[in-house]
Amino acid sequence: MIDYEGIEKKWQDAWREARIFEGEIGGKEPYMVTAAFPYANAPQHIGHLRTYGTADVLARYKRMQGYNVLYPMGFHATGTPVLAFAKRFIEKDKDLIAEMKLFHIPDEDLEKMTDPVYIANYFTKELEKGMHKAGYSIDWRRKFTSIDPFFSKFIEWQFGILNEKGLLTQGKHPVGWCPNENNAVGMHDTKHDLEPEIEKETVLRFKVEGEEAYVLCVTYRPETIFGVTNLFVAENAQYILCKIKGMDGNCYLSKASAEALKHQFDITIINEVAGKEMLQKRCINKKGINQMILPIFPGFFVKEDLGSGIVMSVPSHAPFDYAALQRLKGQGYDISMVKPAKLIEVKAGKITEGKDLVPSELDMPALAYLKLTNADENSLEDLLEAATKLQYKEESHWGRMIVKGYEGMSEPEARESIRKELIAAGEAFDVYTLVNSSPVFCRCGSRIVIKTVENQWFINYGNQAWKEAVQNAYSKMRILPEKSKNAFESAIGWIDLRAVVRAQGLGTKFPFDKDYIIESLSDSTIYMSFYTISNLIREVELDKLKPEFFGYVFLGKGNADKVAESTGIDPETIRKCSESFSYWYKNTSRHSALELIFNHLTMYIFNHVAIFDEAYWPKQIVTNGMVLMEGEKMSKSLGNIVPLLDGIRNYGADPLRAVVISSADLFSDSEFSNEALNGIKERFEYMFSIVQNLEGMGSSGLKQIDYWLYSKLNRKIRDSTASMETLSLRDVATSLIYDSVIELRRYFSRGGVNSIVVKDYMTNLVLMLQPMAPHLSEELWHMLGNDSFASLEKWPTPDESVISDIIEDLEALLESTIVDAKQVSELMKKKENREPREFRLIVASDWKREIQNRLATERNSSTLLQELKGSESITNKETAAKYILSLSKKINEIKSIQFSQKEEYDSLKEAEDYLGSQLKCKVLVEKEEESKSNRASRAMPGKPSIDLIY
RNA sequence: GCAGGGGUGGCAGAGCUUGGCCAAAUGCGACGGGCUUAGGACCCGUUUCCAUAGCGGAUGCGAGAGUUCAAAUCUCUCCCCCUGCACCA
Repeated sequence: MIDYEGIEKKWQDAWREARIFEGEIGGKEPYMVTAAFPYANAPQHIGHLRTYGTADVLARYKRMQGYNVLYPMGFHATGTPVLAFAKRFIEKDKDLIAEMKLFHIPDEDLEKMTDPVYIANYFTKELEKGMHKAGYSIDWRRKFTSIDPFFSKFIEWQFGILNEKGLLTQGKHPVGWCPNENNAVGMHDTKHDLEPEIEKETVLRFKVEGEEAYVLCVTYRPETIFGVTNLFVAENAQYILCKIKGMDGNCYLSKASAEALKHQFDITIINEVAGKEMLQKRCINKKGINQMILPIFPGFFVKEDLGSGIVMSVPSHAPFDYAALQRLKGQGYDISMVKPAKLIEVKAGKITEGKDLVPSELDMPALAYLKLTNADENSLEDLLEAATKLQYKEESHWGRMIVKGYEGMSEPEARESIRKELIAAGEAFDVYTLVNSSPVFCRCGSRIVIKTVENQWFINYGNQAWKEAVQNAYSKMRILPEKSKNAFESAIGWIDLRAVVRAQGLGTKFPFDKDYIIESLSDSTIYMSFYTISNLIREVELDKLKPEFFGYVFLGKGNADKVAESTGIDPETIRKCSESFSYWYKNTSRHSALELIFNHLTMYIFNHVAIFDEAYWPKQIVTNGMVLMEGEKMSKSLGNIVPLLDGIRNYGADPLRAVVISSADLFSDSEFSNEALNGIKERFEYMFSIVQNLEGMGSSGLKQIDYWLYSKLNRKIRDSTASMETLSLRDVATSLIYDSVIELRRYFSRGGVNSIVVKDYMTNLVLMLQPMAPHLSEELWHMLGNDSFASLEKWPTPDESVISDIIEDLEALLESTIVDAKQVSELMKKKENREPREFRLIVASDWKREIQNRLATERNSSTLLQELKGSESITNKETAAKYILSLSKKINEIKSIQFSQKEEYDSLKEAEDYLGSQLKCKVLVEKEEESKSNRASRAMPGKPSIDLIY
């Protein structure tokens, strides 16, 4: 049995003592692996093994490839989560405390968790402990957190440069806002951790007849302005007439909606108007096709606090509007002046197509969609909603405008161009709305609104020159897995203004407005470079870390002595820092999760391009999926989080690493399951026992099966090396863990006994297992009689000359022959209930191989038949012709045969005993031309004829 | 809605870039058999349907259409699922 706990401790101690993972500048090619900052508000669970484990595999692999590898680690504490976390502790949040209990955090520590800095420090230590126990080859001397003061100095320097280069801008920005606390709110600040979802909608205005005032309507579909027949208000709601700053004329909207919109617009109330009073007014729609005068009706579905509290009615394209009008008609309203207009035609709609719709209904599409959803004007709102969605979907997907001037335009196209026209004409403007399915509340209890923040600072990732430089840099980078390349490309094109400061949270103060703090993704875009000097400047006084110091170290600006003079840092340290950065940072691999492509990783590229010289731009980015727990997402609510330390204790670090890293390719989510884990453990045990029992094994001359094992081994080395290069760790694991055991078992069952061969096999296997299962590898390496660290050994190189398709094919032939023979025997037993006393295996003649190989390359039987006449090597021409004809049926599927009759015969002959033991019967191998069996002629190359002798 | 990625056998998951060797690797499960006092482990076989002294045939890789002598693999259309969408780490 493998004592995982024992070998983990043994080797972790040994590694640490020998300091073999501490990156020092050396003669060898450097290679730096960095993985995303873990966030310091919880200890690790086994999901973390994915990113950090993959990074460690690469680090260990590169080390064995002869690189001088540096794998540093730091921690993230910037932003609001830690603050929110502390807040929840102050409130004694039960869920949170339960979650922390899951991680076995002692009560006395929990009590201190009301202090954000304590929290960050505490989990930083926990995270380091977990990573150490997982066996990561990290150089811990370089660790820092994103709230360490010396790191802030570095970030200030970075933003200074961004500003110098004109990449920071200011402008308006919509945010979720708590009107009570006067604060921007994010997910962490809301009840139930809801993210406020903000969407842009369009406000259209309609002139009121006889007044210098407008009615405002909020809509997603400004293109339907041509078909507006009337407006709807909530009869019992309160409306207001008001002045909106920057707009000519006064506006009508509901009082409730003004309450929310006042955070986006400067609204001055002039007077209040009852809903009933609104009904007296009429509006003008200059764009109307069938009617320009719009009456105002009560609408049953109008919500006073949504949008502007007034809805424009387009009965032809909105089931709600149609239904409301029909209901009014039923109540005796005179709606005779309503003249709907059809604006969009759906010809190829998946759902409407082929349905028997009455032509008149097609002029009123909304009615058609109501019918399709089995609804009518009196249906419940849910049904009307379904009809609306269906119509919206079909029209935006397949709809074409039939309005003059826009004919043939797709609906989304028309929407955008009409919106722009109306805004340019001053008849419309944008508004932001919260689109969460239910209202979002702040933790303080008040309802969240949207506020437009003035003078918000942004990083302008939309800057064209910058974008182009990034695209250029990107084209030279290596992205793994290749599948995520497209995502990067579109992310680079898409990323635009990004708000960069926040009012709250831990982190670095924004240098150009000290009231704000740099937002937490923006302060983590170039921190990896800081690892190259963090261990060297730990003792330097903070106020000495001036911009010119960083400028010299990272950009080579000025000279060391002058910088020493102006900063007071000793010149030796400055030189060392500069040297360290330019040594380590040339060859880097960045590891993070897939979902960070659209923010962190893209910002990482942009900022490197903006700040550093080209030589230090990113070289490689590796992304990976998440870890699922028995098919489900690990989440607090499901309670299926396995803390990393628990996982290591229960399963062993190596099996855990292997299962998480190897159960999926980089792109997919991997799965933690007990089954898979046990499967891996069993294989490890098997390997362990082989090494343990190596002494007792015999030796003999090399037989086919020995050559076979060598062939398999070297093929494995070749393929695994290739897979390692692309970090196809699933393939590596399958080959090393699962296939190896199958091969070894086969070797022994075939009578392999050569301890030298097995030792060679295990030696190479153990080295290749090092990146994935470092402790076990190290242990087995020593059991095999080595004194060095496997971690520092050379990765094996394949000996191509012993990779033999022929030998592997011949071995496969043995297996398939056994299977076939058994099958025949079974069949006969069933049928005639008798057991054979001998199996005769007849190997096909060489002339059959000749023919088969010719057909495989030429794919033409007639020329061959022609040549047959003159052939001297083939004596029985009739048989040969028949053979050709039988093959020609599937002329395109014929495979060529690599081995001769002699090779096939020798292979089977050598294995006669093995075949006999497998078939539990006497086996005799003979050649076709020497056989007296009447089944001899059925033999085909690579498919011996089987004759059962009774 | 936009962007990116997927949909393969009971399940998980290869293969699809470079069409034929793919009824489709491998792992798990299920069933039958062996081994065993028994269980576990291990070994053998079956696991779409039909046929059968093995080497054969049919159907088949989200749906539909197309290209081709030949498609899980290429093209088009559609449906469905997952992830991200910004101040949130």
